[in-house]
Amino acid sequence: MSKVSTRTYSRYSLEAISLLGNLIRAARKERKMTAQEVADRAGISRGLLQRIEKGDPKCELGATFEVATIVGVKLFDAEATTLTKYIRQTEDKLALLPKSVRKKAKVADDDF
Amino acid sequence: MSKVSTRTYSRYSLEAISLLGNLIRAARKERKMTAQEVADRAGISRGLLQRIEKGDPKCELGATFEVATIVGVKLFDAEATTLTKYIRQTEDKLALLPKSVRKKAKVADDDF
DNA sequence: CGGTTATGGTCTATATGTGGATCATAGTTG
DNA sequence: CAACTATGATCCACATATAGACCATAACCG
Repeated sequence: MSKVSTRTYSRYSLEAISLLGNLIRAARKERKMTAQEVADRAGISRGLLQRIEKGDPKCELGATFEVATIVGVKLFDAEATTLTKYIRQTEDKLALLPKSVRKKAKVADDDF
Repeated sequence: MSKVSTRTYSRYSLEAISLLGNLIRAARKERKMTAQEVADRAGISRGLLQRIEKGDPKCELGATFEVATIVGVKLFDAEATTLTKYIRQTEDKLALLPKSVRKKAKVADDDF
């Protein structure tokens, strides 16, 4: 019955998303772009842009990053080229780690 | 009919998302957590976590940030409290900007 | 090597995010 | 003050992301 969709988010996540939304809105206005204009460029609806700027967690990741890019909010404080470099590094790092994580035993070892 | 859903993403956005996914996977393995474990904590399915780590743009923003938080990937290199401060600052900044963006005329003034 | 587990992929029903239209209001400019 | 426009919010139909089960294989460990 309904499932009520109780997906929870940590405080940090919600604040990070909220901050991202605020940054986007601020950047958009600094660049004097209307919501409609940004939405068009991003290929999304104005309504969705509103939710993104508002900090709604239930938005598409791609749409959000796309909007951020359009208004000039750099996610990792890095240029695209730098990003590529980071990706390489991370991939290398991954190569060093074991391919799959192995659990010792079910000792219910939650770290508190 | 169909609409074919041709939503496009910029190269930068895709790379940023991809990087985020890689960072998450690297962090998860460094912490020796299984995919199932992280998924459970985040309240999502293992399949979704796989897509997130893979860099699929069509994921929920909240789910992605939540996972990132769980494995310790900080988006803004800041604690929650600091984030709150940033949010305040951004809001103040927004207060200074005009409430709505006004377009002079349709002169097609794209900044090149 | 043999047993065990993590991971990656596929498939389907269902929950839900999204687009688009609409209305109301605030904000801006002349 | 009087247009005009950007924004905010709501509603609905539809496209689609997600959960969950399943299978196959890789990876780990004794």
